[in-house]
Amino acid sequence: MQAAVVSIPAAIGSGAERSAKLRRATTADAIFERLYSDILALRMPPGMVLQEKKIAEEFNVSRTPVREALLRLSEGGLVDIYPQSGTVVSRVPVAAIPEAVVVRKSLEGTTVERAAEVATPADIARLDTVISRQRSLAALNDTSAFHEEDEAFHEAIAGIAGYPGIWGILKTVKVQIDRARRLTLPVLGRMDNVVYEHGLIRDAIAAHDAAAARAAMLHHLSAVIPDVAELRVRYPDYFC
Amino acid sequence: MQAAVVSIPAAIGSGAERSAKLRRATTADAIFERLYSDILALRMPPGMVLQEKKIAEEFNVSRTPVREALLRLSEGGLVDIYPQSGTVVSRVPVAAIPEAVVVRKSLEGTTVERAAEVATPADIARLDTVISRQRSLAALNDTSAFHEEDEAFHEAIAGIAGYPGIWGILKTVKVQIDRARRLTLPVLGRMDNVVYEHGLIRDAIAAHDAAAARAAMLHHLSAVIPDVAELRVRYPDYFC
DNA sequence: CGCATCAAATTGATATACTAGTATTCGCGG
DNA sequence: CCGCGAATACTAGTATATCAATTTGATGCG
Repeated sequence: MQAAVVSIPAAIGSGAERSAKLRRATTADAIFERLYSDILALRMPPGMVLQEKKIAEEFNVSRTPVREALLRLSEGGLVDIYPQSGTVVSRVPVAAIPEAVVVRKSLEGTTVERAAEVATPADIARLDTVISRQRSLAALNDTSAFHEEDEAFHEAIAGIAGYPGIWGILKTVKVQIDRARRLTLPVLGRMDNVVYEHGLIRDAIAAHDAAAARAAMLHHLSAVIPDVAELRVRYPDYFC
Repeated sequence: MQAAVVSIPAAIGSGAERSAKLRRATTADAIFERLYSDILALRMPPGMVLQEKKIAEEFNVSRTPVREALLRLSEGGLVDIYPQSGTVVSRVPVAAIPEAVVVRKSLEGTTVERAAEVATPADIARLDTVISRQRSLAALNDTSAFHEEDEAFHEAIAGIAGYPGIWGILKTVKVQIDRARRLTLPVLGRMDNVVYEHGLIRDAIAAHDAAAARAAMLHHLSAVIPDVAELRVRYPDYFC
């Protein structure tokens, strides 16, 4: 294996729009997205047995792209692959949730501090847009769309801070928390609280008060920790 | 797709030794590990062209496991796959390094605080072992082994804090930084400084002084930021 | 001499076929 | 009736073959 350090003229060197050029949408990606959302939305509950063959037939594709999608999901901890045996939607690893919250607090605390330092009026406007949308959705009690906007809010903050990579990490970490939360969110008034807390974060960012922004974010993240103990008795099969 | 929430009796429910039981060494894993270490050690330099077919022949396997390994590497940003064109060892994304450092500071700062709070004498002894090994390796000028022990030190702290998952995140983040550092470490005396700084961190943890531990860690992480500007002129082909 | 176009080769993507390992089940013996 | 073991059936892992798309180099025309 010799080192052939040559250049690939056309596509390389971009770096910025990397993900755009290299890896146009492939069927494996489509299947991944589908399974991902199905698992996150609990349409495929934890413990459900998956079979490469069955899924391939359902999507009318070969096993190969299905397999690639499953491998990616297993890296994210969403499915467990038992070689030569079977694949199941992973049970929510209760033990990992506290750690996931720690990661979120650490990373989002840092991110929101930075965002508070560099936010422009336009950035604040973006946050306001998301918050007002959330307010509407909370009134309509549309939990699913509300979740999406919740993601958008946190992603926007990462964007403002200039840390897109951190958002990528957070997404993978959030997944397990979100799965647990989907079982618990129908708590009345919770969405209104979230909107209120988002407002506090927004205000701190707008005031360029990094310390206050961090405090508001940490408080917000503490509030969204799912009550795992309760969930364990309600849905014992879903956790481990 | 119906929900068949059945149990897979034998292997499941473990959760703890998950990675041990599910995913025994497969050839794809072996190839991944091999390529991973080759890229990290710069035996495969950034920009090197890879070919599934060639690699497959070299390992005497089919293209399938090679492909799986390359896909995993591309997710970690270690190779860039240009569809229908070619695969190359990724150039170190200079733009992403500052963000990677931010992530490390955030996560390792949090981790070392926690470690300082909960460390037992046995934990301190573990750190001492690693540090003394590093001291020896620095004297021998064995940069490669030194790097491994450096990883062991940071991993040990994550272990003490009880955050194994955070270490997993850090590993993926560290990769790009480490690749750049491999080109820069031969700076004389750098290893001695690292040993010294590790000592300061160890002392703060032993004293259960969380604030001091965090400060020492942040200082340490600031010091290991590779001088990207200098590297760009020395190895222009390796960065983008 | 330069640019554009076309064709051939290279490589990734997908489909299909085969292998090997695992868990369950059924039967036999205690 | 229970426990142990071998055989069977099923799954993921691997190999091979085919397809499609992009790139590149060469050729011809301006």
